[in-house]
Amino acid sequence: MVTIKDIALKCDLSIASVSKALSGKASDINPKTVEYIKSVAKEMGYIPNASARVLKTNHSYSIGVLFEDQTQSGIQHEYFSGILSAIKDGCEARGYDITFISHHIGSRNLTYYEHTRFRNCDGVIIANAEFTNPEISYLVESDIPTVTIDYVFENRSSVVSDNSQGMHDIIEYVSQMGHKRIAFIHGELTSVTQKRLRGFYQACQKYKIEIREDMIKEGRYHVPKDSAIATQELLDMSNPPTCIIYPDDYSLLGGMTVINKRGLKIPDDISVVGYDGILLSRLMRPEFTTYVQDAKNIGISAAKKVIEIIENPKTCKPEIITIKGHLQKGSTVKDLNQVED
Amino acid sequence: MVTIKDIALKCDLSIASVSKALSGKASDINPKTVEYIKSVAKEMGYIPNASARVLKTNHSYSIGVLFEDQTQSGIQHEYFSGILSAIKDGCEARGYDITFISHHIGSRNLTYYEHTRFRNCDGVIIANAEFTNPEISYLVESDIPTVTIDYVFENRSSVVSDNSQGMHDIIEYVSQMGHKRIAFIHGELTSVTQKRLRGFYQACQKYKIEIREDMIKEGRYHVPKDSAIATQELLDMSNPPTCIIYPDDYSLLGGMTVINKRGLKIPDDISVVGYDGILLSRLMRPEFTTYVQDAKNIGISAAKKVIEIIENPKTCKPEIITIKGHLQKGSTVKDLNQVED
DNA sequence: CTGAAAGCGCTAACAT
DNA sequence: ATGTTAGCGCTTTCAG
Repeated sequence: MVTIKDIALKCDLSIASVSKALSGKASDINPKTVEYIKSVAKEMGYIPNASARVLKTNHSYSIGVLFEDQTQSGIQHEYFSGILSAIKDGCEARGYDITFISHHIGSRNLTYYEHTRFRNCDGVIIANAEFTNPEISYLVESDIPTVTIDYVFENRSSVVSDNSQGMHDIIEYVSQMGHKRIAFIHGELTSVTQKRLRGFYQACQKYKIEIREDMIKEGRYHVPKDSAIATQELLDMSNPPTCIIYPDDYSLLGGMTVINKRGLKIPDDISVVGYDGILLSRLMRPEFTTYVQDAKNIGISAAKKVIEIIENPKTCKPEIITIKGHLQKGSTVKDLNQVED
Repeated sequence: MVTIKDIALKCDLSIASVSKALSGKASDINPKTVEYIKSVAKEMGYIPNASARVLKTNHSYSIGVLFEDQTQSGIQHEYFSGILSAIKDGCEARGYDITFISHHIGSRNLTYYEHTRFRNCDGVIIANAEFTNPEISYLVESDIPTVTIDYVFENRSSVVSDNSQGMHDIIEYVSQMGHKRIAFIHGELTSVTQKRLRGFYQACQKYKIEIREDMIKEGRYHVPKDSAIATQELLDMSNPPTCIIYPDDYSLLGGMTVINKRGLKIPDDISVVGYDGILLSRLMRPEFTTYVQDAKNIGISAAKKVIEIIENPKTCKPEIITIKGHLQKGSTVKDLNQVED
């Protein structure tokens, strides 16, 4: 391995000069010397050693990413893989690498905080985790810059998708289409779900839609089977809903199977709405009516924010960044207003 | 930050003893002393510093992962996110962290090799990259342990999905179902595609299926539009195929749209086959006939292999590990044998 | 069984 | 404009 020392030797200069020339802090050095050093370094195939640099500077240019594959919503979920991909791009563009943070390293058990420290990460993006785990709050409340995604901690920065607004827009649209009996299958009771429920209730109130508790059901996110069952129950009601809102596009697919099996047509016999706006939702016919979350923007924003905190720890204040999505109207909601004939 | 030195001070022992006690190499030290040191370390909240350790030992317990989001086949693709997720699990289980390797870090341009060296990665898994890029071959041919996925380099280890076998199994099945006019829309000409084409041709020969070059078309992987167009062309033929094989399940979806728009029914009017076996393929009705790639096993195997090379550089020989998938019969291929009525 | 000391590769005062 | 020097935190001979 070629080191700074080897270059100094070859150039007949001190390691200090070489270090300065190579690490940008060359204001001190004769520009010609700098050029010379750089050329020799290149010729010798010099590659700096991040570990040595970190040890000295306490700055690793490395961001930890917490992404625990829990239940069905891991990296495999398009929403999350979109976020991850954007985090990667956002960090790399600013000169930071990313490392996954887990709570064990082999057989040894490290907490998230310990792992982050161990690897000297400058900051952490908590993308997908069990936020109620005390380990997470410990990490977030530590002195390590953190940004959480889709979950807010007191006095800390986070990037969140506009879940409440999303539900609002869905209800608004469905209501405009003339629907009155709207069912809502929501995911397990996470904070995201709570926001969606709030959006749902508020919008129903606003648009004068009667809330029927027997039309509000729970099914785990990304478990199409759950939504299929809920759909059956809804269809079995004496006065079934005219529109069903699903926790996500995959779940909608689960409901769809049941609907089709009963010989019902979407949207003629029943309207359906998804959430997420994954690729699939645009490929299906009829195209899904769904709320498209802007995963890319969420990831980019999280990367940007955490680096902002790292680089301006004093001036950077905690902030909740809400990323807007948009309604994809698609064709799975029937317009009941026209059924006057 | 608590260091080994602080602990030594508190214990009134040397840093050497503390280091030994804490890093397992404690065979030297009095067991009671070891216990004592450990308890003090814990009490003080000691966290080792990976950078310092790496600097000294040249062993980072960190695996670089090359995952460039090219075209439509990035992390977002379920096949790749499945692999990534498994790599993560496989590495973490063995005590290694993973870091993404890119070719730039901020504005500075680093080659993959330089980046890997810079971060002191013990090895690299090349999961998704432009394999013809000389930077990749340089990395692979360097002294850094590497494992490539779905691409083979001379005298190096790799993990590959059984693409040739996959096509074989598809053709075998389709042929058994009585199909003679089989169209194949393949992806862009990568090495994976070449293997599939080989499997296709060989199986056709074996099962006495006439190969009609006008029924072999190209469409980019994961670009449903491409497959939609190819499907149109195929359906427009005077004597169209009875079965169309698509490059992947998403592309199949693209073809499906066209088929449905023409009022044709799957599988009654035309049979279709996908590839990958993503979640979606099991949720659709009719369920897709497709070849399921074992992404999980591929990722796990890659992790295992690269760590094997790292830990036994002498004894570990290059190896091509082929991971078997399996045919998901589904219901999108019609049995023509029964159409005797 | 324990400790002293050297040094991994680099940066950053502080000289010169 | 260049060099000297002191470490960052840790592991690892080698001595005691």
